[in-house]
Amino acid sequence: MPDPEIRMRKMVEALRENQYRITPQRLAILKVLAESKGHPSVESIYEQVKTNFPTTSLATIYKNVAVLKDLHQLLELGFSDDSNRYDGNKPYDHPHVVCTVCRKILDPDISALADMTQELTRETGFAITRHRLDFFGICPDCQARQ
Amino acid sequence: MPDPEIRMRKMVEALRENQYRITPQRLAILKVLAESKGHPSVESIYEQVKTNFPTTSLATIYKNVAVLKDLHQLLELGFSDDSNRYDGNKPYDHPHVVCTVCRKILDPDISALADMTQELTRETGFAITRHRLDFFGICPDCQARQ
DNA sequence: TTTTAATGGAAAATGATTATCAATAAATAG
DNA sequence: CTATTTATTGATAATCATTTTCCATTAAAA
Ligand SMILES: [Mn+2]
Ligand SMILES: [Mn+2]
Ligand SMILES: [Zn+2]
Ligand SMILES: [Zn+2]
Repeated sequence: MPDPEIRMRKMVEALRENQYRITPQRLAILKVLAESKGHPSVESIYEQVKTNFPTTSLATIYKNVAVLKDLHQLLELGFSDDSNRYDGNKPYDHPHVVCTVCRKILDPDISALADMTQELTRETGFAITRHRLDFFGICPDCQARQ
Repeated sequence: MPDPEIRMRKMVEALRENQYRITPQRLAILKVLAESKGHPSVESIYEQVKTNFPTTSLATIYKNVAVLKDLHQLLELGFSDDSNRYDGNKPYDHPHVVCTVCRKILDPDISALADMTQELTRETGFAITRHRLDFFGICPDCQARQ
C-alpha cells in the first residue's frame, strides 16, 4: 500500500473516532494533505480541491484544517510574513528547509537534533517541549535555474 | 566599558554613517535595545522609552525599528501568533529559547549548529543562507513557580 | 539661519482568519 | 428504504491586532 494511502486511512480513522462525518470535500482535503510533499497553504489546498469539487468554499478548507489540527493530525507552520503552511504527513515537530525562491518546504533528516535539545536543556535549564526549526536557502531546482 | 555601551556606540555609528539624525528618542530606543536581555517587542520598547520621554509615539518606535533593521543592526523575530520581538545585541541569525509561560526569550550557546547546517546542505542540496531556530519550553524561574 | 529629517498623534490599511446562517447532506435508527 | 437529526458546507460579512500612512509641528545638522 502506498504511503499516502496509509496516512489517509489514519486521518479518516481519527475523524471517525471523534464522530466527525466523512464528506467528499473532507476526503479531498485529506487526499491533498496526504499526497502533498511541499507543505501546502490553505489557498493551495483550496485550489487543488477545487479541481474535483469546483464549488468548494475556502471556509471549508479553514474549518477542516482546524479540525485536523485539533485531532493532532496536522502540523501547522505559521509564518509572520506569509500564510500558514501544513504538514499532514508528519504531524509533530520537526525541522524544515524552506526555499526562498519557490517557497517549497522540505523535511530533511537531521540526526544532530536530539543532541541539540539535550545540550540546550543542560545549558539553559529550560524544560524543552517543542521546537520550530527552519533553515532558509535555495533549493537545487532553483539553483539550476540561475 | 560595559557591553551594552559598546553595542550602543556601534548602532549610533551606523546611524551617523548613513546620515540619520541622532535624536534623544532614537538614543533612548538604542539604549533599551542594547541593555535588554529578553528580546523586547515594539510595545515593550515603547513602554520603556516612555518612562524617560513620556510624549514618545508608538509610530516613532516602529519607524526606528525599521531603520535599524535596514542597517542590519537589529534582528527581528516574527511570530505568527504574537507580536514581533527584537534582538539589538546579536543582529544576525542565531537560535532562541522561548519560555511559553512568561514569554521571555534567551540566547543559548549551541555548538552543534554549524554541524547541523553542513549536514543539511549535504543531504538536501540546498544552499542555506539563513535560519530561524526556536526551542519552546518552560524557563527555570517559571518551573520553580509551579 | 536654513534646510529637511524626525516626531507625535491620529487615522487608515492590511489581509488572513473567523463568524454567521441558510441550504445541504451524512449518519443512524426504525 | 425512509425519516429524522444535526453536522457540514458555501457564500459572504465581520474581525482583529499590528503596522503603515498621513501631515502639521519640532528640532538636528551644518
Ligand atoms: Mn514537514
Ligand atoms: Mn537573540
Ligand atoms: Zn526552489
Ligand atoms: Zn518563564
